[in-house]
Amino acid sequence: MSDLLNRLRGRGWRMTAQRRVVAEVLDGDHMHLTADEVHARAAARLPEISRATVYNTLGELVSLGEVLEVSTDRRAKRYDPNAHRPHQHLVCARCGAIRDVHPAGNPLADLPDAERFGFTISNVEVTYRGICPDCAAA
Amino acid sequence: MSDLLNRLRGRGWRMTAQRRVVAEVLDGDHMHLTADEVHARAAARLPEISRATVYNTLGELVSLGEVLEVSTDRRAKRYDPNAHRPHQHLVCARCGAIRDVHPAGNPLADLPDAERFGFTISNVEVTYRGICPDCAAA
DNA sequence: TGCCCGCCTTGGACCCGGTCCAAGGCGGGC
DNA sequence: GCCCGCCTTGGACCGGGTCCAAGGCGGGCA
Repeated sequence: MSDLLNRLRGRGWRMTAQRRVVAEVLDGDHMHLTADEVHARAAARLPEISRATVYNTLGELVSLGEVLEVSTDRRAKRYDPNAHRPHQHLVCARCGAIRDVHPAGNPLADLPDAERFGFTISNVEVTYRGICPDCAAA
Repeated sequence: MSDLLNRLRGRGWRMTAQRRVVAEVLDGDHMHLTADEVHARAAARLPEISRATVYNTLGELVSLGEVLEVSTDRRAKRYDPNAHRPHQHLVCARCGAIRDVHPAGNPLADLPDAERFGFTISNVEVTYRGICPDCAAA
């Protein structure tokens, strides 16, 4: 039993085959899957699982803080199971590959008070865009 | 005649009533409008302008570098006429208000070589999220 | 000034990711 | 082992955006 499933159970999550499969798909080493990709992988193990359930479950995992929603493009949202170590994203502009990165310093510190306009800032997202080595070679 | 229209003409843009109106809407002090909002404002001056033309024109302005596409949420793209001074965005998580901000330093410099994975990085987008003073007061 | 080429505009169909809903299923506390 | 109420299902629906074929019109040229 994985840590993730234990944590969820500990939070009073009613365990069902569908939820287990979705959580296990994310808990694997697959990074930044779309909802449809999660659905496809889940369906490989539990063929009758519905799209709606995958969406519901992903939404719950996000609001429980176990998974992050990432929108690096305007296409499908992606789900990032690496929710427990703060990080940013590096995206290939050509093939869409995504890597987690860990910039030095705190980007919040770079925003002067005069540029905060009285906002209470709680979060900073940084997306680095460029060309990955594979696309550069091709 | 605005600078923007002059620049566009100088680049060989065929001038039409529709394009002029879209460019003028963006060139006003209205910031970060959605395509539909641009369409609404344009239609106030040129009632028969179509949605497709607004989308086409916005896309051209973006690829000419005169306007930036901003995706701070997963709803509609927004169009930012402030394309000539580099900046980032501060977004209210509650009401969606967007402000341009100018962080100190260069966020690219914060990404160590070891975290670049061989990518050729060309661009960094930073989105600060928080609560604006109006929403905090309410 | 007037013609004509070819770029521009139009409305409507279509696409895609995502959300919503009512009905039935089933987890798990007792 | 029962039963309550949460969970799942499939299909309709939504909203932003894109595509397309047909007709309009800008503007270079004579």
